[in-house]
Amino acid sequence: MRDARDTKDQILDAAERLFAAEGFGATSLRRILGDVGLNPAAIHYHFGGKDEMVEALFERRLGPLNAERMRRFDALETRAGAAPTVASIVDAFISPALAPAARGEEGERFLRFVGRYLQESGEAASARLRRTFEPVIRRFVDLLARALPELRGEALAWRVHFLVGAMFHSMTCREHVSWLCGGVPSVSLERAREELIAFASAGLSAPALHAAELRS
Amino acid sequence: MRDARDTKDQILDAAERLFAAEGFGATSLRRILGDVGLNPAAIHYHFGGKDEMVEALFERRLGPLNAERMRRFDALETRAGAAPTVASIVDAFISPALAPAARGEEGERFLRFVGRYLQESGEAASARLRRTFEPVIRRFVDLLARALPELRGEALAWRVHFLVGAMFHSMTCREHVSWLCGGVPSVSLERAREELIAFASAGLSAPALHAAELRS
DNA sequence: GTCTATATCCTGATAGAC
DNA sequence: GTCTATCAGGATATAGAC
Repeated sequence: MRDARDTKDQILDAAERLFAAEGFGATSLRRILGDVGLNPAAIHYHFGGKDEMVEALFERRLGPLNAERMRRFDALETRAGAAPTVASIVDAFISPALAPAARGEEGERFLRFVGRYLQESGEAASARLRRTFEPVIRRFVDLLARALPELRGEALAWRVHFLVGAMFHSMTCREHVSWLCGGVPSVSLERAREELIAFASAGLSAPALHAAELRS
Repeated sequence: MRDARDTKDQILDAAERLFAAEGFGATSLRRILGDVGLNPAAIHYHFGGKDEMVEALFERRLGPLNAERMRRFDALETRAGAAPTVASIVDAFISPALAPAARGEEGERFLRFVGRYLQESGEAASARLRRTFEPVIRRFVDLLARALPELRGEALAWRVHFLVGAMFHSMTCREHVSWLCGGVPSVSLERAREELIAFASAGLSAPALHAAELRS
C-alpha cells in the first residue's frame, strides 16, 4: 500500500514525538500506530515488538551522534602541541547532542526521549544503553583523566555521572527552568549548551577531595 | 482485620520499594498490593487511587526533608558576620536529601522514586512537584543569587537546574557509576554527596558567560 | 470501617487476510 | 510483503460483602 521505508520512518517519528512528550511506559503502540493510521499490531511486522522499535529509534540517531563525538575526540588528540582543555573535551561530548537540540524540535525530542527512557527503564534497557554508550563514554573518561590527573577513579566517575545527569535533565524537564528564573516564558537551549559546558567544566576541575577536607 | 495505619504504611513502603526499583509506570497496583497481601482494589479505600497514593508518598517524606532544608537556610542567614559561601548553601540543599540516602536503603529508595517520577511524569505530576518544591527552591535560588551577584536570571536558573538533574541522576542510575570507574563493585553514596557538593559549587561559581566568550 | 468480587477498558502479541 | 482481526491477560475503578 505504501513504501515500507517511509512507513518505518513515520512510525519512528511518531514514537519519538510521543515518547518525548508523555514518557515511554505511558505511550501505547495503539497511540503511536494510530497517529500513522495503522493497526497497533503493524509494529510486529515492521520491527518485531515495542522493544525492538526502541532499538531502531536509538540506532537511527545514536550512531551518527556518537560518531561525531569520536571525530571530535580524534581532533582534540591529534592537534599537535596543546593538550586539550577540560572545557574542550566536555564540549566535544556535549555539543553533538545539544547543538542539534538547540537548532530544532527534532533533535530535542530525541534527547528528551533518551532521558526519560534512561530513568524509566529497568535492567534490560540499562544494559542496552550501556552497550551503545560504553565506547564513547570510556574515551571521554580517558581524555578527562589525562587532563585532570589528580582526579582518581571513583571521583571522576561520579563527576562524569553528574554531567550526564545534568545533560539529560536539562532536556527532559526544561519547563522547570522557566519558573526557576522567575517566569521567563521561553528559555534558550543554545544558552543551556553554553552554560552546561561552563558548569560541568568547572565542576570537573574542582579540587579533588581528600579525607581531610570532608565536610559534615 | 488489621490496623489501617499499619496497612497504609505497609502499602506505601511496598510502593516506594517497587517504584524505585522498576519505575512508576511499570509498577501496577496489583504488584504493590500483592506484596502486602491485599486485593489490588484496596488502594481505593485507603488512598482513593494511584495518583493520590503518590501524593501520600511525597507528603510522608518531602515535608520533613524540605523543613530541614529551610532550617539549614535559616541557620546560614542568621549566622552573624560571615555571608554564606556557595558550598555551604549547596550543602544545605543537597545534604538533607543525600545524607539519609547514604545512611540506608530507605532514604535512597525515596530519592530514586522521585527521580524516576520526575522524568516519567507528564504535566500534572510536574505541577504537583512544583507546588511542593517551589518555596524551598526559590529560597535556594535567592541565597545563591546573593552569593553570586554576577550570575543573572537565566544563567543561574540553568545551573540550578543542572544541579537538580545531577542530584537525581546520581540516585536513579547509580549502577552506571560502577562501570564508569572501571568496575568498582560498590560505590559510596556518602562519597557521591561530597563529590556533588564540590562539583556543583564549582559549577555554580564558574565565571558568568558573556556574549564575547561563547564557543562554537 | 476494611477489604474483595467483579466490571470495563486497554495493553501487546499471535495468527491469518489480502 | 504489508497490514488487520482478534486474543488472552493486565490496568484501574465501581459496587458490594463482611
